[in-house]
Amino acid sequence: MAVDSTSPIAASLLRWYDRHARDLPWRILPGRNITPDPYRVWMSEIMLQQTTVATVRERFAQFVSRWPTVVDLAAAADSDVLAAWAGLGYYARARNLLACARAVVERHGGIFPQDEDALRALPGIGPYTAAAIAAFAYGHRAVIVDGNVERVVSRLRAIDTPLPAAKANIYDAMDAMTPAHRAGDFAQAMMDLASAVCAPKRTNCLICPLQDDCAARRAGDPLRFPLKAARKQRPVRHGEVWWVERDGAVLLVRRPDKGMLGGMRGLPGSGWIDGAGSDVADVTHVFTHFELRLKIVAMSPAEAARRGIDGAYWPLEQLDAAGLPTLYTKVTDKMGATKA
DNA sequence: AACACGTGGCG
DNA sequence: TCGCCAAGTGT
Repeated sequence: MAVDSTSPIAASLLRWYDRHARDLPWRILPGRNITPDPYRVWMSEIMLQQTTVATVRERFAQFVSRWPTVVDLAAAADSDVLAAWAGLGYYARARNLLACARAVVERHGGIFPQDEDALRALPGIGPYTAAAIAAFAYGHRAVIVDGNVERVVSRLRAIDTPLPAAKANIYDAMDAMTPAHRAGDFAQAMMDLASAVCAPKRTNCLICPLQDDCAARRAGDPLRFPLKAARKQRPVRHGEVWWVERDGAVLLVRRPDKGMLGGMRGLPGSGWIDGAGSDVADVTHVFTHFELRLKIVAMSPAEAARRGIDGAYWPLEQLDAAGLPTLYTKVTDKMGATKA
């Protein structure tokens, strides 16, 4: 006789999910006996890393429309994929996206592997994404822990250890809750709950399907969880961008593959130096770990050539297609180079 | 383990 | 306004 291994929490949450699941382009709604395309699952998971659903929706549609299969993407030009990624941030994801697509084609015959270890061996796929693909696309049981799960579980169990030290505890708690069947739905249910009911700075415990199971609610202060280690303050760096214009075109360079905005097109400029710089910045941009203040300096084509800047002139009217990171679109906007 | 790595939105 | 925050991974 089969044993029902579904925990009470999983049962409650899956019941809620059957009525409240978000309809997302990379997802198959519960109740249908089919599974989503692994390529679409993978694409969405890479895009969703540290990025909001609202932002991803649009880009996801563009990418899968332009490159419908992993074989198509593997054959794409690097510069096209990086330009299409422009504005999404964390550009290593775009470089790894291409490397992963090519690895899937070359090593796995164009089919994403089902095994978590094999998935993790692919570029850009870590523990979370491997578990997500195994469960969402292939229906396997996997323990899926992302930022949403960390928040919900830390509240459910009132985990008093700050992140990231609490990750092992949270993983074990999630493992204990994850059902043998519908493990993927269970995790996605937790994500939808985290978005609609159990948000970072707002909770609606009165409508929560897990309200009777929640230790944080019993303690009267759900927003106290998850505890987090204090973060360091953000240093300020300064530098110059060089505006080199000729015949209605502006000089663009390709940034080094490693480091900030790696592999992306950009404007030429100085390095970005810590500490004191000119107080007057034309453009300020806040990155995760530092704030950048840039001064825009006009430079003649002759001077740029004398300095040996390795770049190409790009027509100002087509700057949209260059795929510039947001830092540089701030500069081009400032220069009135794009028609609002 | 801790830090590098983007960006836009929200309270 | 501004710090916090979002479906993490690589080193």
